[in-house]
Amino acid sequence: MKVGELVERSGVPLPTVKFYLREGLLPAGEATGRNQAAYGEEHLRRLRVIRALVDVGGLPITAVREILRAADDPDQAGHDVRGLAHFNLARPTRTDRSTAQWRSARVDALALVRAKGWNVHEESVWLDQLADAMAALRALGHEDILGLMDHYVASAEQLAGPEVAVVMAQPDRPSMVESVVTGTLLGEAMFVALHRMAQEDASSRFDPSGRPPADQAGVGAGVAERVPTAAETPAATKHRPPATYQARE
Amino acid sequence: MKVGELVERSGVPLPTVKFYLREGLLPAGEATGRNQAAYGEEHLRRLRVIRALVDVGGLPITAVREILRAADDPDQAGHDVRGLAHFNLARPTRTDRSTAQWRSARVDALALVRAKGWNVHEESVWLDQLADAMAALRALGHEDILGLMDHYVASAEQLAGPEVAVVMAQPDRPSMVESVVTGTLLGEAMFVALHRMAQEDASSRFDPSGRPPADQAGVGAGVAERVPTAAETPAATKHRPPATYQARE
DNA sequence: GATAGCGGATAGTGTCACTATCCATCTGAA
DNA sequence: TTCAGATGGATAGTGACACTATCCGCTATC
Repeated sequence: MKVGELVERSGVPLPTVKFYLREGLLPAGEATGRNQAAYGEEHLRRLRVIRALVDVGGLPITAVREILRAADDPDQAGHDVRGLAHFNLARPTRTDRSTAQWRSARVDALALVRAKGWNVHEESVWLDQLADAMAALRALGHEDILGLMDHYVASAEQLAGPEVAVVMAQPDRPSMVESVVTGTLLGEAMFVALHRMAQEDASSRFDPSGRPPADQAGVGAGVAERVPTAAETPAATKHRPPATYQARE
Repeated sequence: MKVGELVERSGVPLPTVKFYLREGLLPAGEATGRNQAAYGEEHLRRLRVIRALVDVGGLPITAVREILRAADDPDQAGHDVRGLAHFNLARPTRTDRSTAQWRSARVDALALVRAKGWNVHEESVWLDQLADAMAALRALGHEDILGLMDHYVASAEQLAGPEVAVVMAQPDRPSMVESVVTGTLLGEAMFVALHRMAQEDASSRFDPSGRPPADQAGVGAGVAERVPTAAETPAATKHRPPATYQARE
């Protein structure tokens, strides 16, 4: 396959393919002459992986390079597959982590996962990112959302098991690395989309007469006592505007 | 409060504060002279909201401006609070949505939420983003992850109820808008961090000899087998309290 | 043997979120 | 009263990022 076909089948423009080759994201094709090279199906696949990670997952090019490097090296001893791939999924820090509030949140984050008994390294970047969010919520006085922490933990735990099972079912190490990354990133992308739609749905079902239904009131305390679902709410009005909340006074 | 104090208390550098003022993210202070203005606590809070949305949530400035505009306008008739705020949380499209594969994924995404009976607009950007992820997974042959869809749906549904309850408990409309955004964005940031730690934990518990331990298998098979959908599961089992998942060992 | 495609190299583009200066004016402590 | 330092307003510059555009000399192919 020559580059033109690669371009056509992948939908990635030629200058971009060249860019990926330059940046080492895409391995060079097999040289068949001074000016010609042949690409295989693996190049096409690699190109799709890159686009998925960049376009859907929002990863920076440098992170993609690191991840693909790891995936390419089948016997890179002494590293946890997941840790290696995962590390590169972290977003660069933009928050100020030197404040007392942040450190306090970080301590709480660690205590939280320790209480859950999770096997997580004390220095994990995810603990930092969890602390980022917790500190921000506290600074804004949104402890009410922190009160939902158990829900988030439960959901995260619920998803992780099956996901890891899928990854572990991969036949070889490169496939596992790719599976970790695509699974984590694209799985989360799906989750985020679903989550926001679920919110819109739950929002639209909220009783517009002014007060939340009794079962809703209890939600904050227990775990989501009950949100009536579409199946139970026949002919739910589509996208009802929350008239109740439009008028402030 | 003068700008110097605002800078000191918020930790945001002066040029950045000026930038936010220029961009209309931060309302001007009350003029007390030709060259002086006074800022209040609400400016400090606004600054914190901006930093949370930009730094932790990763939103572009333009989206923040739109959101804050909506939050500022207490009687903006005819708009769904959530829809309005939500819309601006969407990431700009980078994927090619003109392919047959994408359209097919988009159809499936719509069918999925329709089957759930969710009240979601047919044109929702979240359906598009869901289709992005689904199409990418399919193109990569990762149908195995799509097989976990029910888990993602269940988790999304589980979280949405309590979250909406928190939002609806806000006293006024601006607070609700802010709560929607910070709750969605920062809540998801927490979830992502927890999710990845949960994966590392589940990964570390995976029996290296090849098969998952018994309790892990239960998670992988039992839950994976079937996530009871909201519609078919009686209230009792739905939204099972997190207690179930806390004691792992 | 023309012409389209190829690889390799270099330079340019557009966006984004700041960041840096300059200037004239004003404040507040000495 | 004086004057260093802060302030508001305006304009321009920066650095990261992910491409995108050209140019060149060579080559495959019709």
